[in-house]
Amino acid sequence: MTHEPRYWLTKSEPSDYSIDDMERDRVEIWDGVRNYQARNFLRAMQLGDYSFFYHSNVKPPAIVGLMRVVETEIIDPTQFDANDKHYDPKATPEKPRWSTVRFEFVEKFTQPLTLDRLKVLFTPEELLVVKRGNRLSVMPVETTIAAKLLIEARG
DNA sequence: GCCAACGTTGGC
DNA sequence: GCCAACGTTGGC
Repeated sequence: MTHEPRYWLTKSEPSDYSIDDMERDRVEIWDGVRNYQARNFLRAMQLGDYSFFYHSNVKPPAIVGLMRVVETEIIDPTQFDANDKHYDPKATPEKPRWSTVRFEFVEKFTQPLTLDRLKVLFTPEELLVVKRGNRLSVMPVETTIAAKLLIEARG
């Protein structure tokens, strides 16, 4: 019945949604993902799993905090909203395409792990986010790698 | 601002 | 089903 929590990494542009927004909101649905591979990872998430919060498209890009999954298999409501940036006209309530999870804030790291630092610590095989040209916004992180990240980030 | 990487779309 | 064109992501 219990399972070892798995670890993930989710990207967000801080101008859209930052770790400080997450800390303020405490709990938030991770909506707007419109990539099938990323969606499939969101569907694989289980209660109690953790996700590293990564700031993308900013200087410097970095892992800045940690979240925990508190609700799984949520139908992303933005797919039905014609006024939303992530509206998907091919999705219907009968046949939704996009699902996601709800996260709760766990911590903001005292020492953000910049992409430069991550490249020193890990190979692209160990940590996908350091791979050049990687555009995936949700990805798995191996447990052993996650443990190292947490030690680094907590200083 | 540039552009590499790569996912998606649409003509055929 | 192929693949060129196009759009987006995101580091640099």
